[in-house]
Amino acid sequence: MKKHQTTIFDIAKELGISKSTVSRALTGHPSVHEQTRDKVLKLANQLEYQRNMFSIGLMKKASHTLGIIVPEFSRSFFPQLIIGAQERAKEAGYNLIISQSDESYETEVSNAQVMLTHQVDGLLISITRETNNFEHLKLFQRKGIPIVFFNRVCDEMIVPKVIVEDQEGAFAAVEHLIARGKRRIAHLSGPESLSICKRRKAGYMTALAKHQVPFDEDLLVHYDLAINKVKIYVNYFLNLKERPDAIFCINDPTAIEAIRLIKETGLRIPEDIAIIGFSNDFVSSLIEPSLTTVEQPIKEMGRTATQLLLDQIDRDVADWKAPTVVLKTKLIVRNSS
Amino acid sequence: MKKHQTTIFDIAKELGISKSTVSRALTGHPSVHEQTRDKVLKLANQLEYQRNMFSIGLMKKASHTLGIIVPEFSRSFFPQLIIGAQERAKEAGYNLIISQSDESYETEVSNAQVMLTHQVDGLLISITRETNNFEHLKLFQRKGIPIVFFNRVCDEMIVPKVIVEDQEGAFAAVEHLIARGKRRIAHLSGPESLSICKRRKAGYMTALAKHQVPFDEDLLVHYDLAINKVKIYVNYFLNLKERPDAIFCINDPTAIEAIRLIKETGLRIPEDIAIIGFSNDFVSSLIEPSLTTVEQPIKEMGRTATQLLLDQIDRDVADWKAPTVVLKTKLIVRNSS
DNA sequence: CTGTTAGCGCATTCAT
DNA sequence: ATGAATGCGCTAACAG
Repeated sequence: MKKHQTTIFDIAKELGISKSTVSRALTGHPSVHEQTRDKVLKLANQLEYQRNMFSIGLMKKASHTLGIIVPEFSRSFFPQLIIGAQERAKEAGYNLIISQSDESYETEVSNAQVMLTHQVDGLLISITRETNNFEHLKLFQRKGIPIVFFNRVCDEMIVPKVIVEDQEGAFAAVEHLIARGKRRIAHLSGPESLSICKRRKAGYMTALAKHQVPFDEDLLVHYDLAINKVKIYVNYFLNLKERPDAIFCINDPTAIEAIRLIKETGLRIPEDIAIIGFSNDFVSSLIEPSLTTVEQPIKEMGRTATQLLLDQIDRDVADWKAPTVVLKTKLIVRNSS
Repeated sequence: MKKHQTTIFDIAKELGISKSTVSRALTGHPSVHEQTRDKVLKLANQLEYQRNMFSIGLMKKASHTLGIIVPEFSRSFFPQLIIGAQERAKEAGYNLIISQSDESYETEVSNAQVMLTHQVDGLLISITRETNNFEHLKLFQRKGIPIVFFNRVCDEMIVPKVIVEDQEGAFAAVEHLIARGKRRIAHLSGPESLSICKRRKAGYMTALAKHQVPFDEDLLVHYDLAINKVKIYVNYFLNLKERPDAIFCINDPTAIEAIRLIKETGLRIPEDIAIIGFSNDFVSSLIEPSLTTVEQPIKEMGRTATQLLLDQIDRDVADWKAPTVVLKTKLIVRNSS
């Protein structure tokens, strides 16, 4: 049973002064007699006084809380990113409400709703693989609540975004495969709707073109990022008349699953088929063979996105151009290529 | 710039009725004319009205928000657990504020502070490896805010707890090693202060005793769970005059690191040294050799802890015995043993 | 330096 | 079925 929480009135009554004075003492207002302040602070401490966010939020119309919505939580990518976001938020005196949409559009909409109800001062979001309608996010704009996209961004909304050099990273990965003598390089991509996939695909195409490796459309496949489906596409690749000698996967989880499946068939990695992922997930260095992948600064992405959000919150006029910050990627060569 | 948020007053004014009526219509109060209700609902929808949590919280003295504090976030264990907690919370109409203390006592205290300020209706917590003082949590009790511990619990506080059959799981693991013919079984444990470590150690001891395998105190080591320190203890084990032929590790991350280190030395796993972990982390099946481990129902733990918290919130009188729920564990035998 | 007053948005009594 | 009035805890504007 929740007990009575001490209020400034309790302190005021006890000390025989007005609650305004107590409030002033507590918030560090300069014009308060030092003795009074000390007495208040001491009693507040003793009574384990706790400011009530509701009343303050009601007054100030600010919650000092940011929301973050991520599509999933089970791989290390988003949790790590959240750590970065949380760090930066905390430094700035903001709290973070986290929710994950489980790759479901419905859940994402509902989570956004929750963020709104909780009066977040701003929203960080990476959309699900199935999000095509952005009404629930445009609502934030209409309400004047700033948004920042990261990782999986929405192209049609003009808000700050944080992405990485997807195209450059993909380019480096594919060029590396070519340098290893691979010529039939497949690309197992994600949903075409995600711009992140478009950019990585562009890097793939560019690398092929630069080195005069002909593009074979049989070797380009899109899938919905449901890990259990990787099997279908790996089988498809392996059963092609001309089997690919490398697969550039859209992300590390996909690549790891591909490695697992290919190992089962007895094919050698990387001799028969090389595999490259994207992200440098924690697991990538642990599996056998260790995974060649494109590293992205995950925590940094979280920090940067949060900073962009804070920038918007501080800025009263929203008449500035929405920046898109692009972070560096780096090819990490391991044993799978 | 945050725009004016529509309030019930805006709706009332627009419709030429009183805000009480609007409030009643919105909350589904029975005694309101159907036509009025429809008009209100329609306009509210049109104006994209959003209830203001602050004012409601201020009135009802309930935030309909739960807090969860976990010691870390980078391995899959806690994120998965949080998914379970979030599911159950959502079903019950509660939101979840998540924070991670980065295995730092200081941060944990500060996070608890934040939860208090945010007026959470209840707190779920798994303590850091260095938490020995529980004043910050007892404060919740004094304020009448329910707490539930999970995974890493505090023995000295009488509140509901969710743990798994640590002792039984550890027993099964060690018994399995003995069945495999291992006799010098080491145990790399965590901080002695964590009861979870005590229980797993108890299982280890019991299994040895049951099978008349003499206990050698050289083979029992406690460490602080900082992964980079695993190296020290693995080296210690390997350099003993009589090298152990198996290591039962306190958790999967530890075991995975141990495998990595032992592979570097050229020793064979499991022939020279068998390794067993605890948790069945996502990675465990992917590494080489795949890790034998004790599975625990992670999501279920999150759900159960949340349920116990909701139980307390609903219950007005707190005069019932704090239950400790113990979930089942299961040995998963793979190639490392 | 301090007290008084008003009001943030809403649910809820008490009237009507 | 509806309106008017009250108060949740706090800060800020206005008096002293």
